[in-house]
Amino acid sequence: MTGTPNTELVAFFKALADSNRLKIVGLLAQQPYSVEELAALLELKPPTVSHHLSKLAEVGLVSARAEGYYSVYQLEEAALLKTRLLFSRDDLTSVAEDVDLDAYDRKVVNDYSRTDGSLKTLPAQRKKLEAVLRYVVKSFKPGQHYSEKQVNQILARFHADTATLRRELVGYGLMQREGGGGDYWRVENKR
Amino acid sequence: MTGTPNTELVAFFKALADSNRLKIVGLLAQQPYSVEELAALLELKPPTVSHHLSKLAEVGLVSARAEGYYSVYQLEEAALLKTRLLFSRDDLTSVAEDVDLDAYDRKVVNDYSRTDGSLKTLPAQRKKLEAVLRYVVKSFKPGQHYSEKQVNQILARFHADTATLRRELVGYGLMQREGGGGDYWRVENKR
DNA sequence: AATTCATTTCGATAATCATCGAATTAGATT
DNA sequence: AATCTAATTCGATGATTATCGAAATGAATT
Repeated sequence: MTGTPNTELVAFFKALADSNRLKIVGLLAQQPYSVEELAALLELKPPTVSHHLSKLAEVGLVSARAEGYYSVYQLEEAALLKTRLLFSRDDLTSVAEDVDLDAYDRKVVNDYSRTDGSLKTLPAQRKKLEAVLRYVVKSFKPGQHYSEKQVNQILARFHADTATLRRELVGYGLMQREGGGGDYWRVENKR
Repeated sequence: MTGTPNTELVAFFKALADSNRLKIVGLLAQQPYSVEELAALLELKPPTVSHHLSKLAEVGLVSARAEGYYSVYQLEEAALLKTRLLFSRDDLTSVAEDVDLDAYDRKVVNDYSRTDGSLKTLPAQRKKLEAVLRYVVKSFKPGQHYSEKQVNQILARFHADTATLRRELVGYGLMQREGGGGDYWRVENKR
């Protein structure tokens, strides 16, 4: 349910998603500058530069030190090094941690369900049929074995065509069957 | 004068500077998804997701392939690898290539100059004095040697206090002097 | 050919944000 | 203490953009 919110990462990219802020970073990569100097170099007014610098400082990309009348800003190497580590496939996965992966299935099932929980029809679209099957299979306990009769009894709650449902569940690898007679069980780690 | 415009880089960061687009990238890092699926997972409408995907596709982060009724989007590894190379100090410097580094000096000189080109006063602020001195020193030809008399003659165009100007030019390393009598010359590669 | 389904485009709206002038704050110099 | 300078905060404005409903497009199945 709750994962790492990506707000920090969004703020980081937002900070760099502006031409003038990128130029500031580029200039500070060469040497420190005061607000006044940056304003002149970028042809902006000091309040605008101050605003940009505060956004960059919020994400740790720059820092200020007082020097005479001026506050001189400098680039923070550390924040830059972090960005190098950002873009592996594993790290990206964590960006979507707080996404509810069952939302699609629920939406599809909801679209095809009557108020009593039974299915109006079986979806023709492959992806939607999969979603419905992932939902239906949750009615079987993992580890438990069922006879064909028991399987049909449970499936009948969803749709009269229990034969098709049963076949598709096996076809999509959500359930397995042993022997001609019966003995079905739910396959785990399938979503 | 003309450098690499940073528009492409800005577009790249803009593409990632949105929470929902980051989630899309995170989801596609796990497996490809259709627009409809992403819409359900993110609790957005398909037009919105389509809009986000087109922004990600513009910068090459995702690509689509047709599959039945759906167009299935997938993450582009190549674009991710490029980002790893982005953040060295040298590369950042190039981001500010098209910034006019003399703009600050010009502004300061302009603030302190009369219409005839002479200086109203010499700036008390160190940084501004430096800017004025960098401007003044341009009146001396690199490689040429000047007597103290010649130096004063040129400096008099800017301010009556030629002694101070001369001393500061040497003090800030913009000019050098050899021997007690005279022989001044402009130091190069100073800005 | 007709139909179905997902996606995209279009137009509108609300929210976010870059920019700047005016006023305020914070620091340093006298 | 008084003054000067640069930076910041505040409020307003114009531009950009995320979002969505409605309509159009396009691809695939019947």
